[in-house]
Parts: sequence; structure tokens; C-alpha cells
Amino acid sequence: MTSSPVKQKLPQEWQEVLAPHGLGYRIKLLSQLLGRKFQERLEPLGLTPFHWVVLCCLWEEDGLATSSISEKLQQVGGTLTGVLDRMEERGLIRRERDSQDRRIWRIWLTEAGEQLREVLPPIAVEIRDSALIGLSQSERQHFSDLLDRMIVNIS
Amino acid sequence: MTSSPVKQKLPQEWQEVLAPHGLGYRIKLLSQLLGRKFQERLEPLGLTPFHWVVLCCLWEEDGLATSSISEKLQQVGGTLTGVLDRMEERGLIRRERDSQDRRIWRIWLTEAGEQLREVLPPIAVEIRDSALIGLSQSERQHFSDLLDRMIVNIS
DNA sequence: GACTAATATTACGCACCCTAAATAAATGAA
DNA sequence: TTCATTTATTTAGGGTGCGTAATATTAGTC
Repeated sequence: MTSSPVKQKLPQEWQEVLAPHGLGYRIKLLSQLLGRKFQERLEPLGLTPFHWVVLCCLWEEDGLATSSISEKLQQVGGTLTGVLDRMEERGLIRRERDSQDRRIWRIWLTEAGEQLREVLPPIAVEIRDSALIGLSQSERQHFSDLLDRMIVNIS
Repeated sequence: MTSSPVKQKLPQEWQEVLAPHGLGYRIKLLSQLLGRKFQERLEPLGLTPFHWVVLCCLWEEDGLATSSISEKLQQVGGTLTGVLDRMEERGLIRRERDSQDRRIWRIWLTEAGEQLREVLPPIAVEIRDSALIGLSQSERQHFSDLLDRMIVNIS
């Protein structure tokens, strides 16, 4: 019988989840690095990554309720309020009460918000492509599929 | 020549990056969902996911400088200060000036911080495994490899 | 030793992000 | 009608994350 160093007594399975090498932390890190890249491109325009994703929802369908945006993005409602406040201040959207159900606030694009539809997607494409350099078409597809399966598992 | 609806005039390439279906947002979403799961397990212990990753670093090597932790985790230095403040308040770590170079603060685990080494890794394993259900060994490996390549690309 | 430059950290402000509680409007049963 | 219940949203408060500026200490130069 040999003794092992105290620090190494943890099971292999426990070692492999430890940050920063664990899968979870690397997913977070990739997300964060992509966010930083995007943020530094949006900042000169007075925008944030969160503004981008809300705009995406409204470009697809204008006049959504706050709760619909929250659901599409799987973001907590309370989180959105502040973001929408700042987007309204910056003239990207306007809020309007639903005439049928006055509990509901509907979010509409302003002209400025509409026009960004021509400006922002190319930036997103550029950043995504820079992350995917060296990955084949099938590798990209495979990654995307595995990602979706993990999201379903955890949802 | 046929005309297409105004809303559909964007190139295919622009459509596919739009949140919430774009790759970037799905990566962020997975990261966020994992974070929420972890947080709800850590909250009863008075801990946060950020505490976990700092503890991981110190379990591997105690007495690190703030800047070393920041570098390992690829986190901005300023971000860590607040986290370390709260960890110190909760008795997980203590700060001590380096005797050689008094500009440097070294971070040491307390007894409480050390003992969590037996408690937290199983929780992390459990959450990771729940996200990986239905993925074969080779799919897990492939995902991990692609993740690393994207991190290198974007770093 | 005094001055300057470099390094490590802290302090502050803004934007997310989550939970829980409060507010307000609509709904449905007594 | 009335009132409790449900639904939609906001408010409040703490923690995370980033950039920039300020502070403290060390190291290099005269």
C-alpha cells in the first residue's frame, strides 16, 4: 500500500469539472469572449449586446409584448425592464399600452431602431465567422446540433 | 421578375445570425442556463458561481496573487476585487500582503474554503452530466474540442 | 536621496442578471 | 356587483462584469 499526496486524493471525475478547465467554465468563457468582441463593436454606436438581441426580436415581429420578448429570449422579466428603459431613452423603441388589455405594454421599433437592421447583422456575421475559422461545414453543423441538444437537456 | 416582401429582403447570411436562433446567442443561453442551475444549488450555501471558480483556482494552488487568478480565469482584474471582498466577508479566503513585493496581495483559503473542496465538485458533476444526457463519449469529446478551438480563435 | 516610470490593486459608474415583492389590470365565481 | 385570483409588468436590492481613473508600492535613473 502506497500513500498519495493529500491534494491529489480527489476522484478523477471531480478533477475534470474544476474551473477553468471544466466544460461549464469554458462554455461561459466562450460566451464571454464573444460578448466582449461584440460589445467593443457596438459601443461606438451607443449600443450593447442586449440591445442587439431585443432588436432582433422586433425586426422579426414588431409590437411584441414585454413578456413575449422575455419568453423568446428566455430572459427573466425583471432583467428586461431596465434594458427597455435604456433602449427607450436612446430612441430605439417606444412603449405603448395594448388597447385591448391594458396590463400589456407593447414594444415598437422607432425609425432609428428599424434602420439598424441594415447595420448590425454584418457585424454579427463577422464576429461569428472569426470564431469559426478552421472549422469545416460539418463541424459547424455538428457543434450547433450538440449545442441545441444541451440546451434542451438543461431547459 | 417577382417582388419579395419588404421584411424578407435581408441576405440569408444575415438572417442566420439573428438572436435567439444565432449561434452566439445560443452559446450565451447555454452558459446562462447552466449558471442558473448552479446558482440555485449554491445559493443555500451562501455561495455564487463566481466563488466556485475562484475556489477551484485556490484548491489547485493556494496563495495566488489577485493578478494570477484574474489571468487563469481570463477575467478583468477590477471584476475580481468585489468578488474577493465578498468571499473574504463570508470567511472563505483571507488576503495577505506579499512580504517580498508589497504591491501584491496574496489570496489564501481559510479552513471553510478548504473544506468546500469535498462538497462542491459533486454538484458541478451532477449539473454537467444533466446537460450531457444523450451525448455519446465521442460526441462529448468532439464538443469539447470544437469549444477549445473556438476559444483559441476568439482569444 | 529625489524624481520618474512601471506594476498591482482598488474605487467608481454603468449595464446586465436574478429573485422576491409591489403594483395594476383583467377574469371569474359567489 | 363584488371580491379574490390570475396575469403583466415594474420596482428594489444584491451580485457580476467591464472600462477608466486613482492610489500605493517598487524599480530605475540621476
